[in-house]
Amino acid sequence: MKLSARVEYGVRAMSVLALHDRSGPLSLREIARSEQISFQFLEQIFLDLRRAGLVGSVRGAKGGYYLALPPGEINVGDIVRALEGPITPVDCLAGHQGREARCHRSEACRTRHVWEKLRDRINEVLDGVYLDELIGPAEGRLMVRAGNH
Amino acid sequence: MKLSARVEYGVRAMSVLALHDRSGPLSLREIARSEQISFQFLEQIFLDLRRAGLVGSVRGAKGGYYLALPPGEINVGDIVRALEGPITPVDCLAGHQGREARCHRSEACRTRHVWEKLRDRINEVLDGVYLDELIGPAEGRLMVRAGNH
DNA sequence: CATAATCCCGACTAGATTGGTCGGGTATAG
DNA sequence: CTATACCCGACCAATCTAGTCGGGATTATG
Repeated sequence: MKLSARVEYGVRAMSVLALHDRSGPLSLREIARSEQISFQFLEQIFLDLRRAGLVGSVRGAKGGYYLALPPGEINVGDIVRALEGPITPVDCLAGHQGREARCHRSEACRTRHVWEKLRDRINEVLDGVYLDELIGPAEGRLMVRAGNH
Repeated sequence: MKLSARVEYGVRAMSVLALHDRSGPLSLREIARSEQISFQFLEQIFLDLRRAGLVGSVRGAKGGYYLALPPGEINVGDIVRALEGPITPVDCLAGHQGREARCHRSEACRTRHVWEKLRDRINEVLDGVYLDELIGPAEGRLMVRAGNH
């Protein structure tokens, strides 16, 4: 029940990008330095973030990355899914939306409900926190956007 | 963001134990067969479940395992923690209750709230489902015990 | 144009983790 | 005494993780 370092770094880096939103692209080398993350590892991470459409890039000198959407429109769930694929606590649930993957045993389905519920709550939390809430206002507490509790 | 096979097997096996509660110990070989789990792997899992006090064991012929508590007093969170240790989505949070582990960067703490919230929701879901809800009544839907939403 | 900065990307790797297996204990019912 | 069961440390192959490496393509600047 752990998130990878990829995700942790990804979210941190994205929050830096959010802080400097609308001030031109930020180079990975800068982000890596300020967040104490391996530059080359961060490169890999941003390739995935770009492919997922969460960031845009400018190549060449003075280039870098920028948020593809306003900070208020990117949430942590988006980042996690871009870096780790669909969020699902057990593979049994991974079947493509509706078709049960390979849950042959009726036995297994006794426990299926728990994992489904768990998956849904995890997604709710992650999808409920947006980059703009992450960065400010300073010392600000996290607000739940969708008011789901 | 995955649970291990250990946990999946553990919860399934425990639900079998709950089904046959108060009818003497059940041997691992039977459970392994009925749940299609490697017997020797299941042995390892049950050593941990016993050490955590969730099951008791009877050695020798006609021996086996039984629930150490009524099915209504063992929840999925107990099982997960017995088999995987404390539930925490990022290591940054793993510090022993109150002392922050090694969250030196003030940076990292921008994201800390999210992980804390996530950890808490995961624990809520897992701690909210008890073995007796898992096994019955047949086709019964999961009820939330603590009514937290 | 030359150069440096920067993104892009496939291949590689050391170490940890996972999901087991193996071999041999010890206890107990019959 | 023997079969059945739990107990337990050691081992193992495959996979995953967190990087590293080397080079290529693109662009601002001098």
